[in-house]
Amino acid sequence: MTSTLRRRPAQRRSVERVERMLDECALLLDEVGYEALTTKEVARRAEVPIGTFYQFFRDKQGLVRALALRNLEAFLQRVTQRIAEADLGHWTDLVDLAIDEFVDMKRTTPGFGVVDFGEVLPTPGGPPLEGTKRTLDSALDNNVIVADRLRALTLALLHAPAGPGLDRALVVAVEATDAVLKLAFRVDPDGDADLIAECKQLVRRYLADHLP
Amino acid sequence: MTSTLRRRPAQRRSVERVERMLDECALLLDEVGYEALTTKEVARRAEVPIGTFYQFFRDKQGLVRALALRNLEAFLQRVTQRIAEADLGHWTDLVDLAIDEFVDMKRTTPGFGVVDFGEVLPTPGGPPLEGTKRTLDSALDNNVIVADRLRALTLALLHAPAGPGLDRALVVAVEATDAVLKLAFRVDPDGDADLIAECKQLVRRYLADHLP
DNA sequence: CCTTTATGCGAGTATGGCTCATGTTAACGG
DNA sequence: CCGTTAACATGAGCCATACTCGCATAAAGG
Repeated sequence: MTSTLRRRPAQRRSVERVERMLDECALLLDEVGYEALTTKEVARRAEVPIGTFYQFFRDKQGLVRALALRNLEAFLQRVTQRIAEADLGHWTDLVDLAIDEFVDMKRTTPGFGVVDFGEVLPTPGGPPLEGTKRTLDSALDNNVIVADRLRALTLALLHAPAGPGLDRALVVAVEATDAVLKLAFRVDPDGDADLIAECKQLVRRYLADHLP
Repeated sequence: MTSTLRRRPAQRRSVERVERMLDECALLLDEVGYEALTTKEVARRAEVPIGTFYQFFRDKQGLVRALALRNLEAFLQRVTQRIAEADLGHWTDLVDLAIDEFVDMKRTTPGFGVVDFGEVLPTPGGPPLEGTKRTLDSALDNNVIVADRLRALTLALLHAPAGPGLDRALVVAVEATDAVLKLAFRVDPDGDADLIAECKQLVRRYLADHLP
């Protein structure tokens, strides 16, 4: 997959610049939302000339996608970390852990409330060609990546061989989780507790068909 | 709730014009996606001067929201219709029916694949004020309206009194359904059959906690 | 028929995404 | 140390798009 960046920053200063731009992008997203976000303002706040901005990011969406990717990596990082720390007995604990971590990031990570892992844009850059049929794997959807990673973690945890349905089930579970949690945060900026609980329930019930 | 329209079309011609604009908006969404959609082009195709366009729609988002609302009404219309026709015995039949109808609209209604009931835009017009806490009812989310309507239908069907948890459960179910079906159509323009089946399963398992 | 009020209209304005010609620094050879 | 060349940095400006505003036209009212 071609990197989301036009040019990968090589020197120290460039790396910091890109990081700063992503930081400011995140803050601005919280302040004004996606539509009102302007590349000029991001560049201005990050103290990077607009021309340089476009050396690294293909366009406005590219910026947001890059942020989403950073979020994704941070999330996976945290989850694997916490799994290593608190050893869990049952797969439901993993569900809880992942959801709790997601919720925590919604609360603390700037911009995460607006973009989390991406897919903010309806069909970025026009809809897929008519008749195109993707496989689940090739659907370059960040939630699929999350599902993939969680599957690996789940399997490692209870070293039971996966049924072929498990892949699909996990993608479905992640997608549903994402949606319900978004709702929980739309209703309450801190995340409606009842809805979060309900989300866990939803996933547990569903996955019980595929896991012991 | 203030109408999505700036001015409600009074005369016949105006009504037709608004309808035409929504039609063209839907077609264009399928062709180029949300970001590339321009108000000028919508106006041009609908043969309506741009000034008149803005008499009816507050802005580009207003146009899309109006379309989403029309979709919502069409959906509820169809569902109630079909419930009346084929009398169903169990609440799971209702789940199937609603999902099938949604899928059908995804396939046949122009623009429905891109916007369905709305909420396409991440926090339209900036994020909610910090500290704002909405109730579920006041969350002006179209999916909540769907949930509300479906609850009424469900109750009528099996005239069992609703537990207080049912409201929330249905909202959660609708939200999750929406997300999984969107995935199903991202993977396959005609809607991945397996994912659609999986979606039904997800909802059935979950709602089984709240319905007999 | 005139006045008043609503509606129709599109040239024009403001603004934002993005480019590209020019300036600046680094890399390297002799 | 200088000259040459390539890579990178910069921001004025281009173009497209969302949206307005003042005038034109039609309808309503008396």
